[in-house]
Amino acid sequence: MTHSRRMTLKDLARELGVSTATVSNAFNRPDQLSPALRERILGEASRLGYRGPDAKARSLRTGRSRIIAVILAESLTYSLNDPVASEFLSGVAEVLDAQGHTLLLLSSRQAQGLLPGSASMADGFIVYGLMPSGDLLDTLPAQAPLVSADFDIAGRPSVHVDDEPACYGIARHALRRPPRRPGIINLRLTAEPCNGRVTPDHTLLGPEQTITRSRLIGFHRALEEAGFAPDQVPMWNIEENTFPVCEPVIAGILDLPEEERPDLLLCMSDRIALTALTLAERRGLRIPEDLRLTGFDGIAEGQYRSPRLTTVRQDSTEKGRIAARMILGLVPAEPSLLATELIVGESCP
Amino acid sequence: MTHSRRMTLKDLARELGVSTATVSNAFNRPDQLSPALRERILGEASRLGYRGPDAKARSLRTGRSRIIAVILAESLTYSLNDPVASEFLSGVAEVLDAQGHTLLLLSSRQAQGLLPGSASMADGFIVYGLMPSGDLLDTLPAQAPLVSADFDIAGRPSVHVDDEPACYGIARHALRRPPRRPGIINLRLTAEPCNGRVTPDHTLLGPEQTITRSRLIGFHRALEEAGFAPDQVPMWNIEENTFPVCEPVIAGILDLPEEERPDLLLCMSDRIALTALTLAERRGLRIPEDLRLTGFDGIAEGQYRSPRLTTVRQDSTEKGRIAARMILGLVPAEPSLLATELIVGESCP
DNA sequence: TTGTACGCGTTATCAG
DNA sequence: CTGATAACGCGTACAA
Repeated sequence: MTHSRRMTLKDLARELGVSTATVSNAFNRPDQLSPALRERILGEASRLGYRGPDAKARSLRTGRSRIIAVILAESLTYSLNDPVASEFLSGVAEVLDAQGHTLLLLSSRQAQGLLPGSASMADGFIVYGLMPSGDLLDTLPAQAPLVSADFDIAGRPSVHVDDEPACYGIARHALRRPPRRPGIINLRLTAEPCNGRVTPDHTLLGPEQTITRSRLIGFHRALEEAGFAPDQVPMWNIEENTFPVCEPVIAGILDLPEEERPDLLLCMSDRIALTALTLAERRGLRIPEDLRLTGFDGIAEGQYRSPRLTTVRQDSTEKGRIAARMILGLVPAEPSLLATELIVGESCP
Repeated sequence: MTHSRRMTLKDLARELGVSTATVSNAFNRPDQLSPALRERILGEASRLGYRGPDAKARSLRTGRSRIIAVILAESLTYSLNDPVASEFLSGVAEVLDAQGHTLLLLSSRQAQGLLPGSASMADGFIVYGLMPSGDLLDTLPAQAPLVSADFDIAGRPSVHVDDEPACYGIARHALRRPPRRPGIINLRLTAEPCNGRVTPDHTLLGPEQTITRSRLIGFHRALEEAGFAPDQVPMWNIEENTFPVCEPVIAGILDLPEEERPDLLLCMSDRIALTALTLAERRGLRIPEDLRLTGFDGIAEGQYRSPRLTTVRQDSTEKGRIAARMILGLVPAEPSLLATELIVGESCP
């Protein structure tokens, strides 16, 4: 018989002697038919092995797929292994899941340079982090809902964290005990790729391009207040927030002659600060006596080790939740700003 | 005009004065029409803002969506924040991406207890970790390709790591210097939830149910060879591989009176071992003099701190790649076993 | 090499 | 409350 082919709604209707519309209603609009009939249809359906309306056909017909795509600025490999991005994703997933939606993962750095066609099946898009090429967003269905996180797209809602005040706050905390030589380690702040010392030749990205610029502005404001001329404070830059990339830059800093080596390092991320912590320990530097360190993010790894990291905790999960709620229309799609919290650990008491 | 509605293939065909088949061929089968005509069609298409065949309609017609779903045994929140699961996912994503496929994330612990309908749009399924309820898999399209990782489904291909020999190997290494009191910390090994000491009353899961049982068998084999009766070696169990859940159990172990406290702890995961490391340091215990520790997984966090963890490195990323290649039919879908590597750090030299 | 016609499985509309 | 029918947008035999 028709044993090979999957059973369809139409087959079931014929089998039951009712119309396809009625079967469809039994699954989608209980109020459109008598409970008795509905019971019978659902019962027979599961007996005959009909699993319910086909998702592909349904999505063609209704125009919606109940799939939400997250487009990550970085590669999937990097993002999935980055605690902050992962937390964001888990916030998104939590809300989508509760609403019966699923999560499609995309990266702006796809193999072919453009998104796979299947991407356009999504009902909405959450864009996390600055896209390397703006063109990519043009390939998306024009009228699909879109929310960005940690950067802005003209005319679109976004979710942010109060980067500038947060960094002002943590720098102020650190500067209460005046350092002899403060230093700053940035993350992807220069227009030109740069792994190492930032010189006046480098052009810095603007605050609308990257959150790390906002963070730097906060640091500088606090430094200025504390009597340090910002342009006298040495800065280093790191291109990628991973140990292998951070290590040489930080090693270079720690291996400076003692009279040049910073005794306070304000870092743009916990990953950077933790790498500095590890490398400092290996060199026998005492934390915080010889070197004080601050981070940003508040990732678990920084809190579950000793010394604990002094850092700014951002609720990345909540950022994801909000983005997801906006996409689903659960909350109004308007710019949102999350507060952060200063965490004082032993790395900079 | 028809400015509100998205342009369709049919619209474009009419506009160009060719048939829909020709336009379709221009996108899908370049060999079916003259290069000149194809150029013209593609050119006009992008000029008129036609983005190519609609993914939903195409998937209905062809039956394939170019979406692969990964079903995670744990919640998405947990999995996304777990380095080992994240690495697995990034391996999957890497291969899918290169093949023009996308990744749909599902969890066996969805809100409603069953998978959302959109899940069935996937062309294939990768199941990671033992499903809490086997029924869930019955709801999947019966003939869709399916590969499991880290556990087995009858009649389906799977990807594994050589858990038993790996654990035999690391235990042997640790036991070369005989401990006075060895101990084992398991991960979700008991049928009944148990956070703490494992007693004879507990029933252990079988090796076909969980990889941690295979690991335990490896530990026991080495212990026996070293002259320790396995049932005399104390075991603890932990229900979830996170700091908050591990902490009380491990604190309980470390706070035992000195003559009962283990001086060697074989841990089922790096997360557990790292938690033990942190808690031991906080108590002033010297590693490895007072306490030696081994882990499993080889996560970055364990290698980028000091003391480095002695552990078994499993290539979780490669596990993901292989699963993805099997699903896509790039390699034969047959059971696969990956080798591991012993890493000797300072936590158990 | 190009065009015609049908069907993929569903849902919305509207008439009974 | 129920049923017939027309889309949804596309791929592909098959005919020209």
